[in-house]
Amino acid sequence: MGRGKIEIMRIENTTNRQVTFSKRRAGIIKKAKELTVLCDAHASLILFSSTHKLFEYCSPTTTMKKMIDRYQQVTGTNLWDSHYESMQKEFNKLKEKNERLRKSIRQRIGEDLDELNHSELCGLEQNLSEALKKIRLTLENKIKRQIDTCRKKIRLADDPRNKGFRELQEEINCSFDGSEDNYESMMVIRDSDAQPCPVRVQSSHPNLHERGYGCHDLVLG
Amino acid sequence: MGRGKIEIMRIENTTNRQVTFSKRRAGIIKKAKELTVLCDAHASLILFSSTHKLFEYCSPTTTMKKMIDRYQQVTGTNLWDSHYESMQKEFNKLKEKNERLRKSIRQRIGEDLDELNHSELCGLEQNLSEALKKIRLTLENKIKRQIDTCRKKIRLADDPRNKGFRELQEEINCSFDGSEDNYESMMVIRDSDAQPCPVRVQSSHPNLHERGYGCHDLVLG
DNA sequence: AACTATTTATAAGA
DNA sequence: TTCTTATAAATAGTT
Repeated sequence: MGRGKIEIMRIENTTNRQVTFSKRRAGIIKKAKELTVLCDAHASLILFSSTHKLFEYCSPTTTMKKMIDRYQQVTGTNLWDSHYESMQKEFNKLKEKNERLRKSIRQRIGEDLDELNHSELCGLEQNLSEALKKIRLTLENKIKRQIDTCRKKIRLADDPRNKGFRELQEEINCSFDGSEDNYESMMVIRDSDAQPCPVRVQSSHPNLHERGYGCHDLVLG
Repeated sequence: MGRGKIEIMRIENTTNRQVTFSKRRAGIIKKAKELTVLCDAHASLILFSSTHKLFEYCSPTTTMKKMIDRYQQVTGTNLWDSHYESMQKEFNKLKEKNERLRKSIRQRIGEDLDELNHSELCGLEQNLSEALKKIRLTLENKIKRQIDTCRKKIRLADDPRNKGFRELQEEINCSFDGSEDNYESMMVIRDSDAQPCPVRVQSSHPNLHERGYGCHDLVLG
């Protein structure tokens, strides 16, 4: 049906093939709809184009899942088992990975250290030292930036030409994230950098584990 | 197409309906075949007649199972049974937990720190400090024990009443886990404890990340 | 099942 | 892509 008869064989011209796919896809889906309505049947159609694009049709009176379930019942095949098995495998792999990650974190908070041999312990020690350096550097930079911002605001507020002094003051107090009691602890960090033994931050955070750095849920769930 | 035009609506006459189903079923399956061949596509078609009879077509280049698996992959829908569904949920939960653990580890090796606010950074800093203390303590204890064992063995070996001197010597050399080059680095750790700034272990471990303390596989797999 | 008048789908061209 | 249209194909009604 068309200007000329064609042989049913792969259309070599890509564009042509895609155009034909488009047209015939519309045609077959229309046919499926008509069959459904005319004959009170249920139909489901899955199509993948040569470009791996998915197209589907399913009778409005049912769903793809129902059709497939019913298909399984009638044919007696179980399409899920193998899929289920492979998923079980993936699941167990993920569980193992998860356990390794938890173990790593436990060791990084100083637990389960007896399981490590000497060189592993040394590695961990060095690794944490370096991390700590980075963290302290980040912390210091953050504080420096905030102090700079503070100074600017104070300078601005002190200028008699500026109004709204009180509002500015409040803004300054709020510009640190967290509550006010952080302010003092922040100032304990020294300005100097690149020294392995910085001043310890005062422990004003008794509930650190609730902020995500305690041994929260290190038990496999 | 036929002797007369028909409206697309349920055919009330049962015989007629079944005949039409037969004819159109053949037609649509033929169309599916042609689409498959002409356009290099994959098609699967499931039909249930109003009398609950199953008819199916699937491209010869694939199978119904493959088509359905692929369909699921692409749509991401859960066509599976409830057991499978709950497993999927668990799987996703585990994936999320996994990601959180990786994030935590990344932060514990000093990466992605910009995502933390001040108090979180402080918490992390303190947490790592404490972990480091524990690790150094463990390391020192380990070394002390090994040195004690060493001394005992040497004392024993020095005793002229004991034979097999050479064998004992060898045993002593092997009593440290890891290879010999660890021996020197172990000795660098100072004896004193409870001071936050211990002597740094000499970096004799350029391949630490291969021992599990680098940012190994922190990308979700 | 076959037949066939007609409708419908669509190949090629614009 | 979308439309047009000549022609092939599908099929409704009939036998």
